[in-house]
Order: sequence, then structure tokens, then C-alpha cells
Amino acid sequence: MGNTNENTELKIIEAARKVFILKGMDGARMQEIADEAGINKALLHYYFRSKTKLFDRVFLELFSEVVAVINAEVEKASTLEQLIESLVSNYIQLISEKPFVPDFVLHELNRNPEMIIEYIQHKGLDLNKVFRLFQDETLNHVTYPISPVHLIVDVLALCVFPFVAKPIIKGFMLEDDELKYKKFIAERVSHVTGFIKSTLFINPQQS
Amino acid sequence: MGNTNENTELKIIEAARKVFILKGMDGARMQEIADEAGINKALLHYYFRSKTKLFDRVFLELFSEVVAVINAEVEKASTLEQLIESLVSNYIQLISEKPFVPDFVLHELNRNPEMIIEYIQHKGLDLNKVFRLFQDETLNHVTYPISPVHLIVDVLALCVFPFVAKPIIKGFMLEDDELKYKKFIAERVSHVTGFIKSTLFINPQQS
DNA sequence: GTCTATAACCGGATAGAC
DNA sequence: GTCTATCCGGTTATAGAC
Repeated sequence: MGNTNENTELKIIEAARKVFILKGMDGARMQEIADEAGINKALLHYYFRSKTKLFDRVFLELFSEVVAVINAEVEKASTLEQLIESLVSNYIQLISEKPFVPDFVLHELNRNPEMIIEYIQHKGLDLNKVFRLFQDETLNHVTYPISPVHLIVDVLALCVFPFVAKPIIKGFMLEDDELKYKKFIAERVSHVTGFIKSTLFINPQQS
Repeated sequence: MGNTNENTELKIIEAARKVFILKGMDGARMQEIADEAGINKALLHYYFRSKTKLFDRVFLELFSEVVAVINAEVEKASTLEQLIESLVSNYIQLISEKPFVPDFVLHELNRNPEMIIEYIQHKGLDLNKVFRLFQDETLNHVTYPISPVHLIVDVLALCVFPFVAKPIIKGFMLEDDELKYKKFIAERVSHVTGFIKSTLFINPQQS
């Protein structure tokens, strides 16, 4: 028992995630979430008292997931080069499967920046490991000295931006060709990896 | 004659721009725009028939402006290196003054990607000049061969992302320090320029 | 052109039956 | 736990006076 309601709760969260990601907090309608979940509005309010509470739940889960993936990569890595390679590859892969998540997360975070504070307090972003990898390799003259924060932002930017800016990139490509865009994204992993490594490491592969 | 109403129309557009940028299409309220413009709701509908029409006007103007700046830089440039230097510098400068515009434009464009089609048809993005600069320099062995579209996306990503992701970047920096963020942005121009040039050009300045 | 007042509608939330 | 019916506030849009 409790099976039925847990299923319903899950159905609601899933539906809410879908609708919120697509429409944003302001654009989303409780009716649409209810329809998507195959139930009615009243039940939404029975499980989650308000639209805001439902949204907060969905957003926090999603944001945690996004950060968790990064943290996991950082955890695994033992050198900076290896971190960059696996992070770029896996992150682009991940976003490809949920291409609207970045715009959603970034937009809602700008709409309400306080949300991140609450989050950081009980999860933390912990970049210390990255800083350490950095320091080691700089001291050993493996990498040129660069600000770690700038590099982290660079990596995220190069990975995430192509998805947030999809309409513009398709604008660059004459003919509105979805396949061309997909091809572009597929090229990104190796392009970004190469791009960063050529800046960062002494003696990059070179003709 | 015509003066009063043109002033009113301008006041409305200005107010609408402000509110739409901050709240987005869905979050914006006609009442708030009216208040901001110092008039009442009815007058909004007198000048622009609907919220949608007002939004479209504002968005298109804003988007045109953003693209125009890029086009102007491309127009002026005679070498790729020079283009990158002035584009990065001026674009980051421009966004610094209107830091919420990128999130607004990207979000609304994702909400309604068809908008860009309409735009491109009567303005165009014309990347041919960039392609030409590229080809020249690659042939003359000034730059390593890289896909032009990827590079354009890289430049935009490195410039724009730090603004869209402001809350996250502030999350990286323990202590919620606005000044620290400002400093970070100020460093960006030289960082991004150096980053790209080191990848792109043969014999970059090096110790 | 600009205002006040109001229509018409929509969407989040609640009451209460089952 | 789930439903139908309904409330109520807010929001876009219009009517009509000035």
C-alpha cells in the first residue's frame, strides 16, 4: 500500500518536469500538467499544495542532477586532461538527451537567483578538487597557468551554449536543417576537447 | 501633432522593453508596463492591439540591435585576429550594460523559434565575410584550419555564457560577492581573447 | 489621445461528494 | 486518494466618456 499514491506522485512529477521544462514556471499551466499526468487539477493540489511548491520540487531535482553529473566526473578524474576529456564528452552527451534543460535551468535561476543559495547550502559545488588538479599540473609545468574559474566557465560555456542557442545556430545555417544541426552537435565533443587542450597543455599534438 | 503620440509610443516601447527583458513574455504584466510608462493599460492597447504585438515589436528591435552590433564588427574587420579582438571586447562591453538581454533573447527564441525565420528573411546574418577572412588566413598558414561555424559559436559562447550563468558563477565563488563577479567579468575580455588566439594562430606570443 | 470603468476570460486554489 | 463543481483573484482586452 502506498503504492498507488507513490505512482501518482511520480506521474505528477514526471508530467510537471516535462511541462515546466518546455514552458517555464510562468508559462506552465496546472491544467496542462494534470492532462499530461492523466489526472485532474485538484489532485495536483492534493499532492503538492501549490504550483510554486511543485515547481520548486521539480527544479531542485533537475538542478541537483545536473550538478551531480559534474561532481561525479570531477570525483573520478585524476588529471586535468582526463577530467576535461570525460567531462566534455559526457556532458554534451547528457544534454543531447535533454536539450531544453539548460535554458530552463538558466532562465529560472535568473528569474530567482536565491534558489541557488538554498541549494548550495545542503549540497555544495565543491571545486576544491579541480583547484588541486590545477595547481599540481601548473607547478609541474604540464599546463599554462590559467585561472581555474575562467577555465571551468569556458568548458561549461562551450558545452552548454550550443544547446541554449540552437535557434540562432540554425539561423547561421541557411536552410532550416535539423540534421545539419545534429551533425554540428556531434562534432562538438572533439572540437571542444581539442580547442581547450590546445590552449591548456604544453606540447599539444601538432604537425 | 504627431509629437505627443510619438513620445507616448516611445515611452511605451521603452517601458515594455524593460519589463519584458526582466520578466519575459509570460511573466510580464501589461499593468506593470503601463505603470513603468506612466500611463494606463487602455492606452497600451490603443497603440499596440495586444500584448503579443507589443512583445513582437520589442523583441524584434532588441534582436536586430544585437545582431547589428556583430554585423558592424564583421564589416569593419580586415583580418581574423582583429575581428576577434574587437568583437570580444565590444560585445562583452555591450552586454555588461544590458546583462539580462542575452537570457531574454535566448529564452524567448527557444519558446518560439519561428521568430528567427521571419527575422533572417529581411535582415540576414551574412557570415560570408567571416568565411572569407577564414579561408584567406588558412591558405596563408596564419591560422590552423578550424570550422568557421564552430569558431563563431565558440566566441559567442565564451562571451555570452558568463552573463546567462551569472547565478551559477556566483555559486562557484563562495561568499555571494557582486564585486567578485564584476571583477571576473572584467577579466573576461583578455582571457577570452587570449584563449581563442592561442588556439587559432600559429606562433602565439609565448615565453 | 487619454482616461475610468467594466467586460470577458483564465488559472490557481478549495469544498465536498464518493 | 480521486473526482466534479465552484470560487475568486488577477489579467487581457474593450466600451465609452472626455
